[in-house]
Amino acid sequence: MRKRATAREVADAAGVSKWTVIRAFTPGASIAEESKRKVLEAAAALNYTPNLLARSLATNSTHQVAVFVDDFANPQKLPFLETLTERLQAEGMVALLININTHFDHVHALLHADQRQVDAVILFGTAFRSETLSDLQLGRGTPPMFVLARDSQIEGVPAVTCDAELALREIVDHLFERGYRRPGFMTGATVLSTALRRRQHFVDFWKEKGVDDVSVFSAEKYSAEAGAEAARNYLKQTEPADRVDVLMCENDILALGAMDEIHGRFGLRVPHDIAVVGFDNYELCGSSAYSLTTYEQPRDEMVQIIIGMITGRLEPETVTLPGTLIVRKST
Amino acid sequence: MRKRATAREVADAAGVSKWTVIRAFTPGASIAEESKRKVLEAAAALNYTPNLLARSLATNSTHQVAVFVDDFANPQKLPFLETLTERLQAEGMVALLININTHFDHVHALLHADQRQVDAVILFGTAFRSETLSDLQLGRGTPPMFVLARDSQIEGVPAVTCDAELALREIVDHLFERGYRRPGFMTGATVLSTALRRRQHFVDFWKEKGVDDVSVFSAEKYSAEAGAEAARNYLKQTEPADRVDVLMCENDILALGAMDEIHGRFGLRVPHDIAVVGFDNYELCGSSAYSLTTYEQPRDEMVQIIIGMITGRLEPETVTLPGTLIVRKST
DNA sequence: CACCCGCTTGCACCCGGTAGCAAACAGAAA
DNA sequence: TTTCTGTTTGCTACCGGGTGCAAGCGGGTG
Repeated sequence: MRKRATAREVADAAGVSKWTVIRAFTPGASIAEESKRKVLEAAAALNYTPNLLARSLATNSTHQVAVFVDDFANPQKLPFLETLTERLQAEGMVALLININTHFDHVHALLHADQRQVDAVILFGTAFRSETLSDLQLGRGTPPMFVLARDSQIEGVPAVTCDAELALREIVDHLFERGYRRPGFMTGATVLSTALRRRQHFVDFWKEKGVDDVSVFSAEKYSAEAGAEAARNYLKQTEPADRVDVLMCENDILALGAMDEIHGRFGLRVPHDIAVVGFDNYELCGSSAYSLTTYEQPRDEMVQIIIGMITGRLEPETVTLPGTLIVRKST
Repeated sequence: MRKRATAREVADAAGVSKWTVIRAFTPGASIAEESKRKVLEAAAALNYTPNLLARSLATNSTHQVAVFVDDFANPQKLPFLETLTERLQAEGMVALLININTHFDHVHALLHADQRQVDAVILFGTAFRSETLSDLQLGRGTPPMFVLARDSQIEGVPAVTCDAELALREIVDHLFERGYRRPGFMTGATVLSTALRRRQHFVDFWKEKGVDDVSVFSAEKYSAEAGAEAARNYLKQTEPADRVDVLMCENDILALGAMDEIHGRFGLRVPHDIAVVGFDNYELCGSSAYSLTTYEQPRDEMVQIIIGMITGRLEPETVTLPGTLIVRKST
């Protein structure tokens, strides 16, 4: 197994010093046309490319960005990851996909990312407590952190999110206009629900409309199955007369699970008996099987902005962007 | 912004040499209990952890594995990525998620991964031509490559897949037993369809049963929308009497799109008018809205094995594993 | 022809670790 | 006390490049 060629070897082959080789691979470096040509020829012959590891060590910049994800049940993560990796790669960076779970928590992950000298950390939809941060004295020297698609709970850590207040206002306005008056809200894991703020805005806006009673209940986690289970429990425990006439779910995947239970198992009609609203506009929401009313986040723009902040083109600051209400047959 | 502490600084603080510091962080190294304690104390005070970048440069092993993905439309990628990242992290490695697309093709990606000195490359569901490989003279010195969830088209590059032959045999047996006699098959992008071998086996096994005529048509890409479109075109162009009585789709996401068209738009009954079969057992297949018959790949085992081969515990060789037929109401 | 200036090139040193050798040290055996 | 052996420690060399300085080189100018 032949090893990679080094600048030193190319230098010998081209009859120059290794520094000249390095200059040939450094855009804007001071080097004569003639030597550059010689070097590039020798490099091509030896199949040489600079070792990014060594470069990173010397320049103190790896062009690697750690992306923390703790919820793989939401299929909406995938198009986000697609956009994110594509835009990062367009900037000459790559994503380190880090799975946050019980065996590998935020603290481990942050330590690890730090040891790998990543240029930035993106908390993609994951919540992280500032207390934990200060406990570790990681405040300084830590790679810059950014929160994507969730509110930041940490002072000084900017977040790029969809404007939850605006989104929920549009949704509640729409539901009110459609005549619904007995709203319900299904959250995912309780701990995180505050981070999304969606529930609070939902409740508040209904109150503005004079509707004080919003049924709130929670699914075990963010998955279709959990959404179905939560809906089942609710329907079992609640008399038909007492039931909500519209159920908003914290995200699409919960909503799809809930719809499935409402319509498929309980035989209720959506939206006649119970209307359903989701959040994210996952691809299958548009299918005729579901036709779920939902709210689309401005994915491309969010990613664009967070990458702008990472590369330094944009000032790091919390940004909230307006999304789009997608009205379908479920309301 | 304080920089990370180095071994040198810890050494000064502890009153030893930097090599002693390093030994304190090297399991099994020869170091006195007393000095180890002193070093660890000083390290804790300075918040020191070894720089993995520098270590990688010296040891020639980064503990990073590049994962190539070129199809983010299939939600089934997500649980695979979850398992993959979790298992990699349990082994002290991390995944570099690399998006293969028209702007960043396999050649770029491989070059990039090579420059980053990754320990291995996993082609996760992506096809790569061996000609391209040899064109680049990357044969030697390239990081070891493995194909996950697709057949390997490259000599010497092992693949870990679900046994397509067995899977299709079980599926065709099941369909035959249920009485279907006019099968159809929907592929995704034509170029790749051979890589999955599913279509060929499907056709072959029907031939064994005496059914020579299998309608084959293709979706533009692997997405629900493309599946719906392909189904729509087929249904438009085919007289009801000539239509297939069962449609197998190359994967679930195509099947869900197709079902949606068949049932939702055309008002045909599944499975009475046309039965549908998918492949992967994506979470929503089990929903009562779809209840799609499909085939589940042994995800955990596949990931376990590919990681075994990467870490060297297992001999690198192509492995095909049996999956599980999941019969639901769509057949 | 001397001088000055700008482009090129080589060099020492640095990034933060690792590997392997050799010296220093300690305790046990002679 | 000396010798031997095993542990502990420091050192040189190295992984593959990057940085800033200074010397080399060439041509234009006075």
